[in-house]
Amino acid sequence: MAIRSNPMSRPTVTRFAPSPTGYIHVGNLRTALMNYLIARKSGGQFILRLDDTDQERSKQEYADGIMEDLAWLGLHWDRVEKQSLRMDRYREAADQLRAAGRFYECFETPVELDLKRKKQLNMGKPPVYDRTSLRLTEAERAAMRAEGRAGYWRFQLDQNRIEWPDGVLGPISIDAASVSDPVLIRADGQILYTFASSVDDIDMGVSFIVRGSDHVTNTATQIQIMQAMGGTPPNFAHHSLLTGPHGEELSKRLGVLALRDLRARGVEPMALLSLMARLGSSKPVELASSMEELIEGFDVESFGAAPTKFNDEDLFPLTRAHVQSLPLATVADRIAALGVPADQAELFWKVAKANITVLADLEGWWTLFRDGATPLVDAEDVDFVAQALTLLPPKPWTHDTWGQWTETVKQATGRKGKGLFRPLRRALTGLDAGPEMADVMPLLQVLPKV
RNA sequence: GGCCCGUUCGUCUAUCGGUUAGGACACCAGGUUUUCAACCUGGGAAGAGGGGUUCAACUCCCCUACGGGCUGCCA
Repeated sequence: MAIRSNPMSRPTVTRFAPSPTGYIHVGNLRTALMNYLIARKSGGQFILRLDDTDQERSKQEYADGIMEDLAWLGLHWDRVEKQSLRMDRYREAADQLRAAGRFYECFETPVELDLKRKKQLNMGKPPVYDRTSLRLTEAERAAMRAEGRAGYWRFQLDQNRIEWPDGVLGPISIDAASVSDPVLIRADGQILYTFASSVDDIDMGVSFIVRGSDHVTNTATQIQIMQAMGGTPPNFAHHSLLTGPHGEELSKRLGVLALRDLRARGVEPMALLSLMARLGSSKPVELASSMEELIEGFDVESFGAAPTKFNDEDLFPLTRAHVQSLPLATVADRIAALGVPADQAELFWKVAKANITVLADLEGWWTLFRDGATPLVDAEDVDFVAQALTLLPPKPWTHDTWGQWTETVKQATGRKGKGLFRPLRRALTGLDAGPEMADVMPLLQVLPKV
């Protein structure tokens, strides 16, 4: 099995298959983005598949939320599939596996299975299902059913080594004997993920699956399921899982790492995409200017297998860089909404963009210009600042006002350089660092409240 | 307990037996800007530990430690 991920090969069909049981977070996003980029790079298809076989936990609200988040990021799918609409197909596939003798009915209750596992562990044995039910005779099965026991169905694994060339992990080989025969249909009839996913990937022509390394063992069993159905397993790549900045489990922080929360914090899509498309790979993380650039520069095989530390703080330098690159037209509405006069919008954007991280920071700058700053004046500068303000010419202030004024103040006080500029900057803006003062002057609507 | 994967500067990583162990981000220091930011230049900074194999090991093998994942009638 060769990896068909390069642009010279045939179009690749990928899929992102979230369960609508929650919103997308950075971990999911990595999976979604990789699949998206691979499909686009090969001129193939990107399928959004809602794995909603769990009727209890799946909610439309989450399905909508997932689509909203993907759309926000510009990860457009070519088609949507819902597993809940394909139940007939799964039953059909189940019949096929039964006919092929790869499916067997089991009758242990969850409690019994749990007990069995504990026993095995106590005896130092791996907790692998012992296939007791496989050895049941037809009469015994009938007796179980007569007892009122509801059967559930397992897939009988071929107990040889399952191998595949993983796009990230390299050659993988797992002994099927070390894995329990997977349960594919529950006693209540619910089709389980492992099965539905295998059927779909074959039916939908998925040719490359990228997902988290938490699925490695699933892949082994799903390869056999797909083969048992007469399908050809796709290529696989299992990316490492994200951890927190200190290597701790990310799940503890997922509360603040949902896409919608990051959006609320002002993170820009391109910043998020740029980080996720490169973090953990050997390629440098750099702000991309377009999706095309991300597609062009993407390579799954450049990702390492080691767990990847993710720090959400890293999103903000990228967001700042992206925001600063935006043309006025893109933010004009937002600026107008703040109440910035149209004739000052251009200058305001020029001044503000170099001094913000997220667009929401714009408001603070306009408030400062409109209402005046709370000045910062050191004790030894009080007289100096007071004197300087008396020398400030009356409005209107222009770009040249700053130069003329500071020159006048310099003449009058003898101060120069840092000693001259810093106190005035602090008095007028209340800040140590900030925009070019010559540009600030025309924007200042009032003097500071000295 | 079993299975799979991993461990190189603070972070993401390059190196596919011979390198002054390279880059990116971050950091620090100079320079430049009459102020801030930006920018330019420079700098500090790494092979988990122990055994092998070899003329030579970050690289190959084994062991240990540590990290992650799986081991569900979840996905």
